[in-house]
Amino acid sequence: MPELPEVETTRLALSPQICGKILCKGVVVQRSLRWPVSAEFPDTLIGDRIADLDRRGKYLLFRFTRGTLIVHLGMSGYFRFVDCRTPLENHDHIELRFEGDLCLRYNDSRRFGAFLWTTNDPLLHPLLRDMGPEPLSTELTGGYLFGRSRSTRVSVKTFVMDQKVVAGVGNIYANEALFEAGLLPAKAVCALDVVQANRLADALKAVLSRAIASGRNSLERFFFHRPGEKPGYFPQTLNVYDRDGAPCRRCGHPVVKILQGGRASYFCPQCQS
DNA sequence: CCCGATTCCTGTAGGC
DNA sequence: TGCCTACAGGAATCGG
Repeated sequence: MPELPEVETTRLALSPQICGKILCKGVVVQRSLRWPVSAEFPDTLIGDRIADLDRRGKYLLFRFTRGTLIVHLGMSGYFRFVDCRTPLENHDHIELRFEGDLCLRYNDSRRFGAFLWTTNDPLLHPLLRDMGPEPLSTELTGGYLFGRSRSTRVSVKTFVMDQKVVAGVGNIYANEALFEAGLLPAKAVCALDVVQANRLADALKAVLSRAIASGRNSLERFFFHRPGEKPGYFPQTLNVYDRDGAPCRRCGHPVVKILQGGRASYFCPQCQS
């Protein structure tokens, strides 16, 4: 469930700790993630310095001097800093040790995450190449969404979750943005007019920036991690997601849950149309 | 080409 | 209490 805000929160927490540091050691406990962890990891990276930590959609880009480690958290992946002597916990798959006894661990119970090494421009990697614009950039406008939605018959929910349309939106923020835009998830996206496309763009930006702001407040969890807590997964108030049967926060009508392509959608039938 | 269904995995929740 | 099944979700890939 890490979507753009959770990944951005992770980036904000890791960046000041690891940027400029040299990787001294890498440990792989489990190579079988979504795809096998790149064979170059860790040997090729040892002794190399991290210049920058970037994000593209839901991907983290650890930019080393000699190449880039592309990381996806999948559904259950998270990083945490630990004392080097801390014994490995269940589902701790990868460890990155930096100069100054800094030990970063990757834990991922469902193993949908990815650790891929590339020496080319990571943005040209097949996984990132066709990704749509960053939702918080000026590239994402109502006009852009309107244009992209003319020639497809998919629902507006499927549309906003398509990484080729917009980068970084997952099920939770798709539901929240559609509520904010007053649009039913099952509505055909080609039926939107320009005004509705504008509302959708504004709602996506608002929902995601609010979540990032809320994530900033939980950054300390990376450094004072309590067992059972997943750093980067922060509490926040959601309007519809996982609230089926509960009263709509705006009008009181019970929130409805439907299945779209085997995935849960939540909406208020009175506030969305 | 387009799009819905299937697939990977395991923790959690619900039913009996 | 305990076992068993269903379900959750990101996104590549399959298949109609």
